[in-house]
Amino acid sequence: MKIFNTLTRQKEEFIPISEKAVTMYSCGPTVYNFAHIGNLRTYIFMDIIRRALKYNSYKVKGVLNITDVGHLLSDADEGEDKMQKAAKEQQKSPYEIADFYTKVFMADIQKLNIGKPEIIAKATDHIKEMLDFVIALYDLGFAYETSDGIYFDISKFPQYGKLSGINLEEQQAGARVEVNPEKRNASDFALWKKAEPQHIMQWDSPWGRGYPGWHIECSAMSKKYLGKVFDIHSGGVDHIPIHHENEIAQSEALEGKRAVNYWMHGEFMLVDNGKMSKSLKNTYTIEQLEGMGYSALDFRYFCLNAHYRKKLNFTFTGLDAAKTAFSRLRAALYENKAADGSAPAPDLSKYMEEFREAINDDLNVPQALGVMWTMVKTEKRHPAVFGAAREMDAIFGLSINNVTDETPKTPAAAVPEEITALCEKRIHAKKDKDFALSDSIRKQIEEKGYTVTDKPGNTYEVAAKK
RNA sequence: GGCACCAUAGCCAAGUGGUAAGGCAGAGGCCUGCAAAGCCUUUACCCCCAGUUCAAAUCUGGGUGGUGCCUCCA
Repeated sequence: MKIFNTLTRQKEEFIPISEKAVTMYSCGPTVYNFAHIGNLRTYIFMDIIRRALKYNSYKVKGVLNITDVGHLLSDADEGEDKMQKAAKEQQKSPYEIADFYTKVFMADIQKLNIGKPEIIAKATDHIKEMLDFVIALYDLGFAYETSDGIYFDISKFPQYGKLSGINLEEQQAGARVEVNPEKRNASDFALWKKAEPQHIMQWDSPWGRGYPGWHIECSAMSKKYLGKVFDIHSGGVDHIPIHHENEIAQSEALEGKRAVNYWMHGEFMLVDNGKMSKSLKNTYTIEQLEGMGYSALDFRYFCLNAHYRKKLNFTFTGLDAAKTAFSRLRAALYENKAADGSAPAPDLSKYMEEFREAINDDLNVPQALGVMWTMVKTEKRHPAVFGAAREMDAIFGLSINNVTDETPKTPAAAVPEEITALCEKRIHAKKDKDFALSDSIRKQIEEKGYTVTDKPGNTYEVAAKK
């Protein structure tokens, strides 16, 4: 399979380091808030990579980090999230907050059919590894101490910037005022911070009490679980310039060699063609979408319509389209599932071939979805079509195996007698060909919140309106 | 100011040298007493200009427009 490597900006044939298992690290959430749909798109992207690897018969060893140490207390600036504030007001500890949002996150990814990586690594469980990493860098001369922490000296790592293609000198031309005069280079970053006494999360270090910098956890934990060199590192595009550059600097400075073979980055989700951010208040959580009548999988389907390296514009018009399409797809697949299988199975190999080609061409999921649609629309109803779709679902993750007959049915018992009576009355009117009456009764029924649809033989179905 | 990305029908979106996937919406039709649902049919020369080529949405150059990052951010 071919994947796009941010490092080379080219599609490359994927060649794993080891036959045993593909090693993959994915930047995970900072659990101080609910994940919004933009965040979630990136985890769906991570999931698609994992599924594609497995589809190609690779075993996968994946690590997802949970960032639960950061500046939970210190930067209580404006635009603070209400939940976080509420948590503080309830006098919860950062650990409780982290615990709460971690659980929510896990629930979200489960709803989205995002396969859980083999290893979920919490930053606070790896303070020792991080500290060892920092000490090693310091001993090697890549880091120096200032009054507020230990910083990485990027002038000691000449390749700095190779992932994003930034030129540090040009970068500095228009940069804003440097706030920390103790730093040797403007882009030096903290490996370890010295803690203020009131900082809640702090640990012992050779430099007194403190806490890890923002980037060291990924270097330390990937090394611990995946080794000094691993196959794939995924994350959002926003991480390319700082976080991942820093990660490369840390890991490669320490080991003296390339740490990651393939860097893969998922593009952002836009809202109404603009940035999605908490401060703009245009973010949504899965729970909010569910409250509006969309399922998590409706959202997943929506994401599947765009390639991971393209920005995806989120609108409710778009989500509605996805919901409708996904619903029709399920209905059609159910018909195939339930179809008579005694007829000879159609030859579906060409679809499977096209499907595989699309997936193996840098995860072209939208194209693969198109293949599925074409198959469903072209072929006669047959269980084999369902079987093929189910195979494709190894990538899509839309729970196709579980499709059922979804025609809305409200159990007879749940329909009030009043409504049933009206329905009966209407059927009689229909039999008498008194259509004016039957139509007016239908209107009444609808006003009372029910929908009645006619079935062959003067029968009907009634269901509560959605 | 720097870096990067993008520009395809009303909307979302594939296609990266050989004559435009798929979905949603719309239109017409079938079915229905009428509807609903479903089914069928149908809807683009690819932002502009110049160049390379037998051939460009696809490559090159120049415009114009949009987005992201450069500060925690997927």
